[in-house]
Amino acid sequence: MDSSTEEKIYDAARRIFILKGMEGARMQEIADEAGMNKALLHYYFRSKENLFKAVFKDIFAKFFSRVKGTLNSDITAKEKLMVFIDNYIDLIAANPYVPQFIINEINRDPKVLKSMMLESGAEPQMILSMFLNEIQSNNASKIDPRHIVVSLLGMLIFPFAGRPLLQMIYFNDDAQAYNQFLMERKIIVKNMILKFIEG
Amino acid sequence: MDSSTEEKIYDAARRIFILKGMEGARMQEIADEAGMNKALLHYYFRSKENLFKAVFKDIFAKFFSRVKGTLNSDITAKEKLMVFIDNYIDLIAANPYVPQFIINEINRDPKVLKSMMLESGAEPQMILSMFLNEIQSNNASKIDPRHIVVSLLGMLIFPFAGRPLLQMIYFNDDAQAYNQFLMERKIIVKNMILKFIEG
DNA sequence: GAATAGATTAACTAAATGGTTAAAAAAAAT
DNA sequence: ATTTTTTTTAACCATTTAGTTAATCTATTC
Repeated sequence: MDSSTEEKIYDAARRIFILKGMEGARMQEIADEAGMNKALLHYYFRSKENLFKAVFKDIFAKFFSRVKGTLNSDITAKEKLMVFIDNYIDLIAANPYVPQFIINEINRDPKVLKSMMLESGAEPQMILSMFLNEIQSNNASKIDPRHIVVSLLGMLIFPFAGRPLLQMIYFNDDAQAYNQFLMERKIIVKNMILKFIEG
Repeated sequence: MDSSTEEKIYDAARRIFILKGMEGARMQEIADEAGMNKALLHYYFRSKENLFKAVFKDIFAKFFSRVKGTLNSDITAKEKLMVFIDNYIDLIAANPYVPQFIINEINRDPKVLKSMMLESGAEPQMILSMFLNEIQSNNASKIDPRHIVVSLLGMLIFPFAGRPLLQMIYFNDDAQAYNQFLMERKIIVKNMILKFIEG
């Protein structure tokens, strides 16, 4: 790999921070992961806090604005929601530690979240609930879309965050079987949400 | 409070560990919280690891075997499930940081989980899925009960774990409104699960 | 090709942290 | 009352950790 030193540091920090969190990560470990002297991390990023913020901002933005991508197509709102569920499970499967990492760091220091919301403009978060509102528009018994969003995200994220627990209890610690289970969830979650929205 | 020194340490450790996790917690902080000298923690519990295990074991057992309580009554399986949902939301509301704490610690060191499962006997975890199996028994299109368990737990836990995020985005940081939202979820989650089980 | 600026390293510092110890204080036993 | 045991404390120790520094190495400029 011929990426620049700064990129190497950034990538190494990303891996370590996601795995161990801001407090659990060690600057020396990041330096080792990047294959260089620890002083270089400070040379390029000045402090651990700085390095962490740079990494966290990107990770958060990527995971949070994922909805946008599915928006720009000619399918119906309901179909868009189905595509979103498929894509989001794939996204988490490719980054299984990220959602828990985000939740932990926001709980640890909610101030970071505030500044990020302001920077990115406060709208993108509302997209999903607007979606659901549109789908429900012809329905008589409208449910607060926030309940649906929270239920949906819970159903998507929990099987990844609780994996060690669930895999041991319900799958006899068979990782292969659990992976299959995770992919099955695409259909399950879509069914559940549809049934609930359409009454 | 006239509880013994050992109890004071235990209670203080419980509070701090839940809030900061095993690695984030400081022995000095626990000593301060308990109002005594740090050396006493070692006098009574020998090491941080020991103290943590004592605390974690109890917390885990309490949260995990909560199902048993709702079992011993004369209502139908479906009704029992509804009672479970109500009780579990109340339990988490009274201990909002606990589920995330458990998930984090199990991810950090899955070995602890294994030893605990063996100690407590491996059955209690299966109860909930047996429940669901019974409810579905008269239904044509049976769904793997594990999918329902995971969906249910995700819907119950996520609104608490993701609170800072969700409250800010969807509730304009109004804690009061979010508390109401959490209690509304009792009805919402029950409805969702019922609709899904009954087809 | 010497001078200059930027990149990299090894060695160091100061603060924090889990754990220890020896002595003092309190309680129990004689 | 005095000894003995248990509980509690202040001071200390060894290790870890984020961050610094001065020196070296490397590339660029003149």
